[in-house]
Formats: sequence, C-alpha cells, structure tokens
Amino acid sequence: MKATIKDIAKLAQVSTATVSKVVNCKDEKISSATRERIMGIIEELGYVPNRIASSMVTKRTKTIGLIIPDIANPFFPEIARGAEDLAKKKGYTLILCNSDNDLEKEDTYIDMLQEKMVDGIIFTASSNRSEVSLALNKSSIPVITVDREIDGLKSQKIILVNNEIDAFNATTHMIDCGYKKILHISGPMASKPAQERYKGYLRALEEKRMKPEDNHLITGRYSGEWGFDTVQNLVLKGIDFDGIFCGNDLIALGALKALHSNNIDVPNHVGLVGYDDIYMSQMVTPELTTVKQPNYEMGYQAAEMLLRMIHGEESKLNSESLKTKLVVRGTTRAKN
Amino acid sequence: MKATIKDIAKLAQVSTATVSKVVNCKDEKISSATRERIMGIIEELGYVPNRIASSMVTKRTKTIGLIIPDIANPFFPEIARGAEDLAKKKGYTLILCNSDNDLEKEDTYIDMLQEKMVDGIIFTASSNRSEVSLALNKSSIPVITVDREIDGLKSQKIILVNNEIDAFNATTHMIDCGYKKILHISGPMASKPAQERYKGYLRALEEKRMKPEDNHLITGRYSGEWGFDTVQNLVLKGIDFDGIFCGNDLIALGALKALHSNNIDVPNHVGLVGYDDIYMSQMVTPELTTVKQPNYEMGYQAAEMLLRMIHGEESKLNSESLKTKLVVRGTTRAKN
DNA sequence: GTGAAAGCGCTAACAC
DNA sequence: GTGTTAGCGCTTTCAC
Repeated sequence: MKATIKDIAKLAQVSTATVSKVVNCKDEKISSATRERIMGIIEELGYVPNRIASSMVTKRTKTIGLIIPDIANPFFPEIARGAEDLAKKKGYTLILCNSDNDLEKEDTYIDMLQEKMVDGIIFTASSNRSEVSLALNKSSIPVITVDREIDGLKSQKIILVNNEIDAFNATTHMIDCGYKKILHISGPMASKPAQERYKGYLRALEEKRMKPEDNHLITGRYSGEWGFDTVQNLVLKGIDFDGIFCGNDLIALGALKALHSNNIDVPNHVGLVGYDDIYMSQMVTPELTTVKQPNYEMGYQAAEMLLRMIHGEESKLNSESLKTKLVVRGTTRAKN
Repeated sequence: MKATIKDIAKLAQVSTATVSKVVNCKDEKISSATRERIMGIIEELGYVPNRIASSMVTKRTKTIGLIIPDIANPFFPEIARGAEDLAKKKGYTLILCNSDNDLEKEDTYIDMLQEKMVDGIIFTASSNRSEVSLALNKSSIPVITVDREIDGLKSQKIILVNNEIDAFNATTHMIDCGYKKILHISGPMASKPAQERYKGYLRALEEKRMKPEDNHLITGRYSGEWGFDTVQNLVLKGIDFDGIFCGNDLIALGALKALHSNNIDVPNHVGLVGYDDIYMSQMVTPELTTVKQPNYEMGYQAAEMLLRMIHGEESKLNSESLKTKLVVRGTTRAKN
C-alpha cells in the first residue's frame, strides 16, 4: 500500500496540513526541526504525493494537451519537442494526440483532454476544420493554435509564420537563378498555409512579369511518394519545366529522387525548392534549398504563450509571427 | 462555472449515483426514461465528467507514460505513434517524455509520472542506465521496456528485436554481394543493441572466414553528421574499404552523402547497409539497403502488453521478440 | 508554527 | 430502479 500524506503526518506526529506545506515548499513558517523530521520520513517511506488528489482541490493538473496530425510526419516531432521542453521546464507534462487530420478524432481528443482537465491545449488543427467543436468553445480552456488558425474559436492565440512572404521569397529566388518555367507541387489546398504559399508563388511570378505555366499548380499530399509520382508523371508526359517550388520538403525530396532517376541534373537543368527544412533536407545530394520553418521554436513558443494564458498573464498579442528564412543550398543554381 | 454530476442530478431529479451510472454506461438497471432525461440534461449543459475525480476513487487514470530519448530523432516517432494508437483505441491517453538519454531527466520523469498516477510506463531507457531508479522498483507500477532491457528492474516486460541475428544477416548479405573490406560505423557502444549488432557483424565475418580490417569499428553517435564526418575522414586518410555496415539509417544516410561528395560510386565501389528503415531511407538515390525494424509495431505491442499488465492479465511471456527483415535496395550491388 | 475541518467531483457498496 | 453515504488524498482557511 502506497504511503499517503496521512501516514507521513501520523509518523511525524504533525497534521496533514503541515506535511502538505513542506511537500509544496510553502514552509516559510515551519520550524526547520519539523521540516527535517517530515522530510526524513518522506524519504524513508518513499512517499510520492498524489497529484491527482491535489488537482482535485487546486483545479490545476499541470498537464497540457498537444494535438497534431501525426507525430510520424517529420514536420511535427520538432514542434512536439519544443513544446515538451518548455512544458517540462515549467513542471508541466504533455499529452500527445495524433489526429490524422480527422475531425472526428480531433473531437474525441478534445473531449478526452477536457475530461482529464488539462490546463490548456496546443492545437495544430486539421486543415479542413472550419468550425470548432462547440465543446471547446463553451469551456473556456486556453488554446494555442500553431501554424493555422481556426475560425470562430474564442480564447485562441496563434503562432504563425508568414507563408505568403516566404513563398514569395523562395519563388523570387528561383526566378533570380534563371529558372523560367516554375511549377508548384503542393499538398492539399484546403489549408491556409497551402493557400498562402500558392499566393506568394503567384505574386512572385507576377512581379517579375512571368506568366504562370499552364497547369502550374499540382495539388496532392504532403508526402515523398506524392512528390516522386508527380514528377515521374511530368517527365513521362514530356511536360516542359525547369523549376519546382514544393509545398514541403517531403514533396521536394520525392521530386529530387524522381529527377535523379530520370537523370535530370539538379540544379543545372531543374531547380528545386522545398519548405520546412526538415533534418533530412541536408542529408541528400545535392542538399535541398528550402524555407526554414522554426519548428522547434514554434512548439516552444506555443507552450510558453499557453502557460502565460493559463496563468492569466494577459498579453496584448493575440498572435506571434516567427521568422523563417530561405536557406539556399544545392538544389538551386547560383544566380547569374 | 462548470457543471458537475450534482448539477445534473439535481436537474434530473435523481441521485448522483444514477447519473454516474448512465455516464459510465453501467446503466443496465436504469429505466430508459430516466436515462434519456439525464442524457438530455448532460447534452444541454455540455457536461464533461471530471476524470480526475473519478480517478481518485477508481485508482485508475487511464494514462500511460512514454519515456524515449528524443522524439525528434526519426527512430522514435513511429514507436510513439504505435503506442499512442493502441492507447487511444483502449481509451488511454499518453504522456510524452524526452529523456535525452540523461539519467537525471529520466528520474525526474519517472517521479512526475508516478505523481500523476499513470497506470504504466513504456520505457526506452538510456543506453547507459545500469541501475534502476529505486522509486520505480519500489512502486509496483507496470513497466514495459522497448528495445533494451534494464538490469534489476522488476515488474518489467520487454519488447525486443534480435539485433545480433539481424546484424549477422545484414553483414552476410554484404559479403555475399562481394564486398571484402567492410567497416562498422556504430553509435555509442554503451547500449545493448549496439553491442549486439557489433557481435552479429563479427560473427558474419568469422563464419565467412574473413578477418576484420584494422580499425573496422568506429563508434560515435547515431546521427547523420557523424556518418558524414566519419566517411569524409576515412576517405581523406586514404583508408581502404568497400563496404560499410552502419549502426542506423541516419549514419548510413550521412555516409552516403559523404560518398557522393567524393564521387565514390554506391553500390559499385562501396556497399552500404543501414539499420531501422526510417522513412527517408527510400527517399535517397540510390535507396538504402537496411534492416527494417518494426518500430510502429514495437510501440503498439508495447502498449498492448502494458495494458494487459495493467489489467492483471498474466501472460507467461516476459518478453516478446518482433521480426525484423533485411530490405535489399540500391546501396548494395547484386549478388554475383 | 501548527492543527481542525471542510470539501474538490466522483464511485461503489449497500439499502430500500 | 434508484438513493444514501462514506470516502479517495489532498489543500486551504482560519483558529489557536
């Protein structure tokens, strides 16, 4: 049988109140004699306080929920790691939820998290979520959304990167490198980031007075296979292009593989730019030119903002925009 | 103010016991009239049961802890995903902990998890952990270790793969392909898996009556940079080799990059075999020959075993060994 | 400095 | 079928 605060109290010949105080370091007014006696007994019995019980009375679980589409997708582990690091630092614990971009799963998780009385939620919502689970809106549980916002969600703060500008810069870079026929292979267009990247891409072409190719936009999934298959297809059909701006690195890596297997020279014949700067983008030859998303920071800051909300520290900002940057590596040729 | 079971009871003119029964679907003996009345009110008020409170009395939190070195390392997300999937399926929730292979952090997490009364822990322990946190051993909390075992930990079950045999097979394959001077670039040798892989590698050489090269074993970290730097060094020093068996895919991918950047033909001049079969191993050219670890299954099965332990279903097995297989792809040449 | 006591929201006997 | 009641282990106010 596990020791409880009562056992400690009895053995130390004090009240549970006193034990509680020393356990929680609210022991300014406890004589060091009793403090030490209590500590000794705690040590001896291997007493572990039951935070569930204390949560009952404090209404705080020191737990936050993280809902992401899929931890196995290389985009998310860094976000999770950032969030977990900050959480741990502050004595919080993080519950991991994989939603697969599935509205129903998201709702299930939101319920579970609320039932477990998490103090807040970090949410990278499904791309196709338009309206919010009513449950989430009724409860006034603090929510931070990362990378995309949810229409109609109150008590929401947002961590964003400026996808439009980044895509604009990336595309402009490609044009400056002399690529003339640049396609955009994207993930699903339902998500805001995807839409904004596309907008930035178009604006770059426009400002350079370049007309987009016919069928310049190819939308699918955020996976390597999708990038590979798409480019294989393009080559097979004899479509003429000399540059690809990809919706993310996975797509770009798949594209690179297809280009290689067709003996198309990257970057001389075709230029390639990805998005995210996942770890692997430096592990291929040539290394991938890409837009670096500060994923770890996004997670870390999201958690930081969330804890501020939880502690009721009002900040004026309802959103925070993090800096990305274009990392020029080997899949685009030198500017001429 | 959030609704409680009392509010529901009052409005429905029943006792809290009755409400509790319908909330928990133990409502065989509740008339459908009252059931529906209660359900209606629950709906109306948006009542969310407080699992913290119920945990107090049931002694079950329906939460499990997952301690891994680092979710940002591509080896672990799949394990986490597998574990989370099973957990979710059974109505459990998963707390993510990144230990960085740091004993102190591991201990902190173990404490936190115990305080939060998790029902069990899935543990991929630090490679250099020799003795167990006493806390963990005193408490009789169920623990599953994945991929490595912890000496002296009671109430432990293990999910393993047979590293020795896999490494043996991989190395034998390389020899059969005609590679003569095969080096082994490994991670830190402190961990059991690393030791066993090395053993398997040696045994393969031995059975083929091949003497290991001088300095055939190079140990470092499980990272792409380490693989890259090591091979760069090898080439720089003019070391003669025609095959590398790598401790994991990250190392192999780094090695591949170094080989490419030195214009060394893979697989014709040098053969390369990795370990793990991470997603990226198929996204490079040529695709990586590697030992496929069933990571997702490891996580899934670990969670499954853990829940069985939690529910007191005794199984005779104290460990489960999962099947791996050698996936022959492009970084080893055809057998002659 | 320390203790008594109320109560957090729920479940599970057992009574009716 | 439904209600009564006694806690689960802890924190906190207020009294001493």
